[in-house]
Amino acid sequence: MSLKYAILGLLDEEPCYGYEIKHRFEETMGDLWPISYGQLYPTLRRLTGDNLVTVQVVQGKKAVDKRVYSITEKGKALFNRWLFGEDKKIQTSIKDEFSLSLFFAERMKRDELVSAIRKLHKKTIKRLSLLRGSAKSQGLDSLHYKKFLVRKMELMMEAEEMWLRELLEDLT
Amino acid sequence: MSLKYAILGLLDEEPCYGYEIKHRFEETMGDLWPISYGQLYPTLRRLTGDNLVTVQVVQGKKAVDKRVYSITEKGKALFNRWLFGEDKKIQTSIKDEFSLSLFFAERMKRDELVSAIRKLHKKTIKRLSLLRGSAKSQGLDSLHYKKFLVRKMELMMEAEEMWLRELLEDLT
DNA sequence: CACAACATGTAAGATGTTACATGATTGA
DNA sequence: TCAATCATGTAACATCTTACATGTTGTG
Repeated sequence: MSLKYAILGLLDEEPCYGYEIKHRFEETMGDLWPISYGQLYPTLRRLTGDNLVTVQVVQGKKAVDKRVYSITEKGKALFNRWLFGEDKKIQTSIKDEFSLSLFFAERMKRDELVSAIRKLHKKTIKRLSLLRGSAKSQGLDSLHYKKFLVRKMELMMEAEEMWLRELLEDLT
Repeated sequence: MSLKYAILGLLDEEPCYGYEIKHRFEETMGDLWPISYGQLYPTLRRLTGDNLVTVQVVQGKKAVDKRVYSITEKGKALFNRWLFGEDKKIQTSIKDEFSLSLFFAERMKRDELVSAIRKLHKKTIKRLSLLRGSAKSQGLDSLHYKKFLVRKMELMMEAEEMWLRELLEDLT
């Protein structure tokens, strides 16, 4: 599980509560890697049980309790073994509904297909421009590797957009 | 579950046994969407239980039994509802170990990072040339939408390669 | 004879989404 | 006052990978 390492890495910077972990991570990685609470909170529990992190319940401004997690020595050791460890894998598979439906597209009417593609294409262009806007507003200077993560998403979305454009050109 | 629709779609062309389903699908989709037997066979059982497909056990050449699956009317109806149905989603997230490790790359030594990237870059170039080779050898003519799936993989891998190249240029 | 390809599966666990459930605080 | 944001969680289910287990058939 990689989310585990995302959490450990963030806590290795400083103690955080769950909500904060999600937001710090997604600030940069949100487009590439969204985190749901349904996955986050159970994972934090498990990490606590495995003694990789500890919790401290803290009073919020008022009545709201926060569970602030800190990384343990065991957690640090595990994170470092992962970070400096064996070859990291890169994602290679692309499993999405639209691609699958294209596998069977000979059974669809051309105009239905074209209109579905047009819709997706518009959506992709919109997401791309949003991404470019938010990338600028993030204060990611040239010292930060994190800017490359935003750049990766941009390149991926550009490829997606180009692919949809090619499809449309070919079909019309 | 989308694998379900991949199976139903294939069986809607003609009856197949499990091994054959895997190979037919992966012939085109293998790079984008590999299927494991550990997922395939249980799924076929479930589809049978749901009366979306039927099985017939057939003697192979010799002692090897094949379980040949056929789609039912109920299965056809479900597949068509899916194929012609609501907006299909396109994959947007990219959750891989390497990208995550880049999130924490400030903690790594530059030369270690560079050598890790170089390794990945070489691997990517190799995969890309393999893909281009096999794309040619597949008899995918201009009538088949399936060629666009191969093209998509190519564009994705080109984007990946370009990204790694940018990273290397920036770091050296 | 060895190895690849053919053929089927199970078990365990990793990974992830969605819907539901609750309630306080802040700003327009 | 209404919506957004803050804050935590559970339950159900969907998806997928890896390792294990078994045996045959065809090819060099």
